[in-house]
Amino acid sequence: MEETAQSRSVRKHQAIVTAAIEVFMAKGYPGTSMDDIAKLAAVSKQTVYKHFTDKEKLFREVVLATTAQVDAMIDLVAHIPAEADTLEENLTRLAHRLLTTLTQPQVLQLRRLIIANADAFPELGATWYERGFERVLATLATTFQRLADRGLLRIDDPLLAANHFSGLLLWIPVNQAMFHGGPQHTRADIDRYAAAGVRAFLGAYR
Amino acid sequence: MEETAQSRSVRKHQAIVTAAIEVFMAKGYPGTSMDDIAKLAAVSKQTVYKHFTDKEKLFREVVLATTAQVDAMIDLVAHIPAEADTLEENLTRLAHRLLTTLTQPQVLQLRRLIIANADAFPELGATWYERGFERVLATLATTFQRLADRGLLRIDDPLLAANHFSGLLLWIPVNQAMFHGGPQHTRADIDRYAAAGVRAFLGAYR
DNA sequence: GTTTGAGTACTGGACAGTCTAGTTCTTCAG
DNA sequence: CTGAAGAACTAGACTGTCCAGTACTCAAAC
Repeated sequence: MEETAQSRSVRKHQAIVTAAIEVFMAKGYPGTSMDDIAKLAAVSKQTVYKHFTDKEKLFREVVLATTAQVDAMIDLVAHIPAEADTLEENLTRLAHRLLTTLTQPQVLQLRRLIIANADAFPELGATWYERGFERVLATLATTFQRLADRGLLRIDDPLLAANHFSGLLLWIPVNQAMFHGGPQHTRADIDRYAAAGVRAFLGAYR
Repeated sequence: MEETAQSRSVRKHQAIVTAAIEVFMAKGYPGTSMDDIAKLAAVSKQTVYKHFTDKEKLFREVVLATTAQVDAMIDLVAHIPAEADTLEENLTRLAHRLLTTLTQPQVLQLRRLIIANADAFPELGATWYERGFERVLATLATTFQRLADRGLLRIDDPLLAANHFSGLLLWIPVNQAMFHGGPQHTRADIDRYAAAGVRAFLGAYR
């Protein structure tokens, strides 16, 4: 019939992974039962255990798999068309993209999931921080370095500047989201955060 | 014997609260059993249930009780001896206090505990955010407003400025702490964060 | 002597992980 | 293309453990 490029086993594996992320994000690690995952994946519990030796391994694998999505975000902050007169506009656009991406409910939920279990899975938190967080910051830093080279910004420590940039933008909305279940930021909120953050950043670094 | 100003009942109550915070912070809400708490409080489980109808109620009460400690931090940011020539120095001192307080392991652990259970206890996260977070920011905002009135800072929106100030200072270390089990910030780190954050802030708001 | 709590056993439910018996998919030889 | 061997999968029962919450008995405090 259709071109099922993947074997049954691979398909099931995928189904389990997809279901597992969803349930873990919705109910947390302790709140999730293997039966839940099997049910949502439309797979028998036995199959889950065939693919993943136990719940911990499943969790680790599933969470680490999400770091792959960070690549997309890196592209987001890697390039910025930097003409002098439109610097503020360009930075605002960049800020907007960053904010929109990072305030998506999925992203926030994932963040909560990792933080909540950072005690039980320390290496998971550390790895995700490196592979997700620091990689984006490093890329943002090189972008700023490039702007500094052209004389558009005055920057000693580009990584610090990247940290300040994201701190100015994200501290408010991310904190709010961490503590509230999910208060939905409106587009207008994001506009304000982006504009205000960029204005402060330019005040400090131009 | 001694002047037990408090009845036995009150003492037990206190013992339970103290023990509960400790265990909850160490092992998280689901990881904590009522037996653990009773044992640490040197109290029978029955007594725990006499004072708190169930585990959820105990958790709520114990977490909300911690907001009282925020009062101390508010004093920290309420006053700043603002002479023009030492503004940077004073702000740096303020930043230092803020950083030192908020990067204490207990504070971070409490933060994690609340975030981790914000789904299960939404009103708890919201309340803690208001009573803890926003109150400090509001106080910081009025402090900045006062500085602006004296012409020492140029500020449209004092609350936004307070948010930016804390974002510049705390984004890096708090994030790091949230993801890593507890990486201990050295005094030198804190010095750097404070100095760099204040420099950026003054660039933006003076 | 009555209230309060300690100690401890118990109930009932949830859940990780295993086991079994039967079913479907895949593959590869003929 | 056919069909048998074997792998992967299903369904559901089962074990052992953990834990919230209750019940009951006995000692201490007031």
